[in-house]
Amino acid sequence: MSATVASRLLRWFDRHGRKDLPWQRAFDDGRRDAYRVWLSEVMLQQTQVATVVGYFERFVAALPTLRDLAAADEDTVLALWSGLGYYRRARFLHRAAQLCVERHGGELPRDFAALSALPGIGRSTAGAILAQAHGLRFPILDGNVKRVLARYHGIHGHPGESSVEKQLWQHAGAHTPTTRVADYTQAIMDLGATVCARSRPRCDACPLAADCIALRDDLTAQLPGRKPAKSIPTRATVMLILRDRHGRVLLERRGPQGVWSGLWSLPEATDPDGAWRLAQQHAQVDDARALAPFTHVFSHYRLAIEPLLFDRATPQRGIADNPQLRWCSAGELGALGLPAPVRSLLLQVSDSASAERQAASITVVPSGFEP
DNA sequence: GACTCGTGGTA
DNA sequence: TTACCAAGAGT
Repeated sequence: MSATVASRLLRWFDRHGRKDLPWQRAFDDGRRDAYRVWLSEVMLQQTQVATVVGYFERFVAALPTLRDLAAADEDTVLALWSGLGYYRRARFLHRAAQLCVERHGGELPRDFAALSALPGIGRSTAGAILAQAHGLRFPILDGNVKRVLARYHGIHGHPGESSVEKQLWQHAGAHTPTTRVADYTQAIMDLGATVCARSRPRCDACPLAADCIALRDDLTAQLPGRKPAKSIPTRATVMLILRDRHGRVLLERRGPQGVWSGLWSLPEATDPDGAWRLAQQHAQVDDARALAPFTHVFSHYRLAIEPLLFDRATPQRGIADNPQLRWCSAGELGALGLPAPVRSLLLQVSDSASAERQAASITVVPSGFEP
């Protein structure tokens, strides 16, 4: 008979677990900052550790406490989140921080019901915060844990299916120990991330190999079950880059519904004719240059983007009255939340523009004057 | 239960 | 190139 899952995982964790992630840093008394744990858990939703680390460091440097976050304006929060995706997480985080100030004395509540009532904190994230920050006995069930438990217990079916998820929650709760809960939680996630990986798991290094059903039955490649495949549609859009003679670009804040909500993006039209009409509403324009089209892939559809550059545009007067529109210099983009492909596109355009200016300046420098 | 919501890595 | 999916949650 093997030792319990928890004791084996904890022993493995002591030797091989990750203990130096930036959100694991503890106070002198061993407690962890619940704000940092919360922030990391939200950033890590559907996002890999390697991606999150840099964003996390930047975020806590700018907004070190929950009260700082609550007091920040939304543009600041979205700018810090820009590139991470799932921007609703950032808006929920911001709103939840404000709720904590209003209702919970500026701190995250320590009971499960109040915690999971906050926007953006579901069952697993609430459990993770209570376990990691306060050592309370609550299970978690993220992608790593689902994979470990589906294999260990030989559970078939896609984890998104409710009957499967129900079984997994049951096992997760049963395995969670009464002591060292924070380490255990980290241990089972680390095992899933580093040993019980999606492809080519390292079963020879796994502390649960002795009685793992998937290993016994040679099912590690089949479990957990795959999501039923579904084809995703392609949508098309024309993005307008209206640039004035100072190099400033017109940005428009997107509405509260739909993708990229609340982010600053480019005006869009469905076709080139519409693009011209829209451009003329915002500026006096003479020529347009079609830039290289590209496709941005979302989880549920593909977006074919045709960028259209209107250079030397003269802004219409009156636009300053609309808070959802602004002409931005390249330097101002850093303080705003922009969708990743838009930031990338504007960077390219800005780079090529400065390259052209440089090339132009080189031609007018008389020979013999170079440094 | 189905759908929405980003982005980057990987096989 | 395509498809899957990673520390999920809300509607």
